[in-house]
Amino acid sequence: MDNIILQEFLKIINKYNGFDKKARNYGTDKLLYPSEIHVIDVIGMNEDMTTTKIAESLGITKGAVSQITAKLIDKKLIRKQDGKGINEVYLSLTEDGINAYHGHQKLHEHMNSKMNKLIDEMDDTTKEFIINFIRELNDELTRLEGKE
Amino acid sequence: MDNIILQEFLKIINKYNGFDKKARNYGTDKLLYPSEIHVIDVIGMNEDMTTTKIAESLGITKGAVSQITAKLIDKKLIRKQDGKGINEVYLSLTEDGINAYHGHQKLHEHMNSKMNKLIDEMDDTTKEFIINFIRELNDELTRLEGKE
DNA sequence: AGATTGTTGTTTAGTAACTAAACAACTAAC
DNA sequence: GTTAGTTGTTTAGTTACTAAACAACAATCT
Repeated sequence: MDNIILQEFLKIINKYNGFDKKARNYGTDKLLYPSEIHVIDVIGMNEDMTTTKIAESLGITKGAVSQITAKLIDKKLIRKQDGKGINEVYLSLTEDGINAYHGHQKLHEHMNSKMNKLIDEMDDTTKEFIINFIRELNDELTRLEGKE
Repeated sequence: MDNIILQEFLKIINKYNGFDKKARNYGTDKLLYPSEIHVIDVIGMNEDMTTTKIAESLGITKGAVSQITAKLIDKKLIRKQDGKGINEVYLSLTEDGINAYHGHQKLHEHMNSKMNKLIDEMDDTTKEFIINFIRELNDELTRLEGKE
C-alpha cells in the first residue's frame, strides 16, 4: 500500500521533468527550445542579467549561455544593452520575448495554482508533516548527489 | 507560508531529475553515461528484452537504442543472444553488466528506502491525504502535457 | 513461384545542449 | 608597463537523441 505513494511520486517527477523538454511556441511565432525558454525565464525574473549571471543561475558554463543568447537575439526575443560594470552587457526581453516569458509562466502557473489549491485544503498538522517530509527528502538527495 | 511546500517540492524534482544526469562507474571499471545505465536498467529488470522493447519501454526510437547497445557491447556490459521470434535478438547483462545494474539499483534503493521510512512514520489520515494530493497532481500534469 | 507487406535491427546525417579550453578586450593594481 | 582578473565569444568535441533510408527475413496474397 505504502509504495503507492512512492510510485506516484516518481511518476510526478518524471512528468514534471519531461514537461519542459519539448520545443514550444509559448504564444509567439517562433519555436523555442527548452534551453532557450530557460534563459528567457531567468532574464524575465531578474533585472540587469549578464551572461555570467545567467550561467551561474542555470548552473551551466557562460560559453553555453553565449551560444543560446546569440540564437535568441537572432530570433529577436532578447536584446543587449550596455551594463554598469566593466565589459558588462545587460540582456533584456524584447516585446516578443516578454510574450514568450508570459506564455511560459502561464503554463507553470496553471500547474502551480493547482498545487496551491490542494495545499490550501490541508489542515495545519498535515502541512507540517509534508514540509518535514519534503525537507528530509531534499537533504537526503543532497547527500546522495556526491556519491560514487 | 504555503508556497514553501511548492518551492521545496520543485527543488526535489530538480534534484531527483539531475541525479541520473552524471556519468558514473556504478562499481565497475567502466564509465557509464546516463543513457547507458538506463538501458542496463531495463535489461536488468525485464527478461528477453529486444531493441524494440527497450525503445518502447524508454520512449525513444529503436535507432537510438541500437546505438547505445552497440556501445554497451563494446564495453562488454551486455551481450546478444538469439531470440525466439523472427529476427529477434535478446539482450542480456554480462557479469560486469549485472554489477553495474546492482550498483545503480543500490543508489536508488538508498533513496527510496529513505522515502519509505518517512512514509511509514505518517498516520493513515495523512497518507490518504498525500495519496490524493499526488494523484490529483498527476492528473493535472497529464492534462497539461498536450497543451500548446 | 513471385511480389507485397510487416516485422526486426542497423546505419547515416543532422540537431540540441551542452563542456573545456583558448581567445580577445578591457581595466585595475602592483 | 607589465601582470592579473574580469567580461563575453568562439571552436572543437561529446552525449543523446530523431528521422529516414536501409537490409534481412518471414508470412501472406494472388
